[in-house]
Amino acid sequence: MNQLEQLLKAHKYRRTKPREAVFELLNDTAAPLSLTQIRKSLPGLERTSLYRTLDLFERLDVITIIHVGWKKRYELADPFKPHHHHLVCTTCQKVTAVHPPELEQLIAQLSNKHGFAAQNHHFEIRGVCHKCQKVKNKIG
Amino acid sequence: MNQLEQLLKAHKYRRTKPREAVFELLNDTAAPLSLTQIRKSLPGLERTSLYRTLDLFERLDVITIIHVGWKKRYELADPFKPHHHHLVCTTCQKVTAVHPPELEQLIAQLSNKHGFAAQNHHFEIRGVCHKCQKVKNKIG
DNA sequence: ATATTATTGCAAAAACGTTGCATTAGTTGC
DNA sequence: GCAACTAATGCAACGTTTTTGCAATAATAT
Repeated sequence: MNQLEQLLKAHKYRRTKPREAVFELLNDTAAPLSLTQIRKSLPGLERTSLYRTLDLFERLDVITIIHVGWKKRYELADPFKPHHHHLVCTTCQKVTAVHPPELEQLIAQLSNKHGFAAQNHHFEIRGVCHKCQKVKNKIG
Repeated sequence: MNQLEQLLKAHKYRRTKPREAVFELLNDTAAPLSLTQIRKSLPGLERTSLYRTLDLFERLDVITIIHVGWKKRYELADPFKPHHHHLVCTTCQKVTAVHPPELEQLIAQLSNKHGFAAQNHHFEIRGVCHKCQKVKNKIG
């Protein structure tokens, strides 16, 4: 019994093909996927089903929504993938995960200062990765 | 010659009414606006024009897009409004701007470590604001 | 002023996301 | 393993959002 199955059972939801498919896809993919990308990867899957699955996954905290290139993308959440943030290369679109402890400190600090009860957060840096900088130099 | 006019001229774009109107609206408004909100404030403006204007503004880095309650909102970007980040209340949808210097340090640090040339970044904390916490307590 | 051409406004189409309902397929208990 | 139960799916239809093509318009340069 895998992680997803456990979670579904615990909440009295059924283990179905769409749910397995979406979960496995996200699990097999390092980078967060957009809705369109998911749909391309799972052509058999009904539009409606995908929406409902993502909706359920969001409610169950199976996935988190992040914004790459200011667009929505989906990836597995905390218990399934360790909490992290992203460096997104604007040239090759590669996504590098980072997890700086300083950030968590900063969030605690800000929350405290503003009397804000933080629930979740997004942090992302966009720029040019090491590799693409080199390529650019060779060409230029 | 205002800021927008300068920028448009520099890129050989024309200064037009829709562009002026959208820019001024965003400039006059403290909080980030959704597309619907913009459309309500500018009833004369064609839907298509608005999309094209926002698209251009995004490409020119005149605006940035943030997500409130998983919906897109638009606000003026860095050179036009001072750089900042957001605390978004998931209860009342209020957006509070913050600008912690520690974050910039952290970005410099991460960029250095990963050989990453940072272009821009996005940071946002979602949670319950001070006010809404109080209200909740009164009700509960 | 006139010529040039980017930009707009409009119409139409495509894409997106939601809802209701009949059918299908997981699950439970025998 | 089968039958009964019912959640979940797939489909169709819908309203909304976003995109596209093109003729008319308006901003710029000469």
